[in-house]
Amino acid sequence: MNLDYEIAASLLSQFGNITRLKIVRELVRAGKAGKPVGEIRNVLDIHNSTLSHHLSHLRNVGLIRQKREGTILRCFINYDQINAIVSFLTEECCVADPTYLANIKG
Amino acid sequence: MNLDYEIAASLLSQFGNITRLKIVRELVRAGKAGKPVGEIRNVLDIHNSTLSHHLSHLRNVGLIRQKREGTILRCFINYDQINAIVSFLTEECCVADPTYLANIKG
DNA sequence: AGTTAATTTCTATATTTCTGGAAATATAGT
DNA sequence: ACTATATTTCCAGAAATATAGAAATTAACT
Repeated sequence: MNLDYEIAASLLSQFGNITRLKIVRELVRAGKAGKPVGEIRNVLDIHNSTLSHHLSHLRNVGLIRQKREGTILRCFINYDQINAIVSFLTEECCVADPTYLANIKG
Repeated sequence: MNLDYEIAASLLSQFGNITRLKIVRELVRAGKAGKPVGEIRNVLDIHNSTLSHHLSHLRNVGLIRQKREGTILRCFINYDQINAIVSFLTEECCVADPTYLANIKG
């Protein structure tokens, strides 16, 4: 499940904003229970429209999922995407060239 | 070596740009040998000023280091910062709340 | 149908980021 | 001192991003 560089950059750019990073943290900590938009807003203390804007970013790159429950909208982190990013960094982008490794070994 | 959220976001934002992501890749692959600015420019095929701008970003957050060798400037990746980011994602930001984990364990 | 709560969409503005041309700087060789 | 190479800094325009107020939507309840 290797990420394309374009896709990886767009995923990583989501983490590059302090507000979205905190949203991700909240949703990871919420785990399978997820967290309604309103609760995230209360924790982060930002405007509805601003939060909604960030959530749609995260949704667009598949980092979160949402499920309507009556009037509230519950958000969940998508662990697959989190894992994909970590894998990209540790296995794809930030790994030394094998030929370089071979050189220093022998 | 835990990163503050602000610092983590500024580090991660560097990875959120396709050009900088490729610069990082080049420098990781270059390993200890590093790579001169000019060679990076040839590989990525971008203007000097644009590259210089990105390099100063990366330098500012400590993701790269540079060493002058006569007229050329050699760039090196700073593995510590790479590791710090991966650790932040895997141990700090994207880890479920221990109490949640305790709950699902029983 | 009317009301309330939750959330999004629309619109506008402010801010930041990206890019590249031109000029400046640094280093080395002649 | 002059020239060539490498790189940065300065400047400015274009594009993208962030923020929030107001209006619109959705769903539940009365």
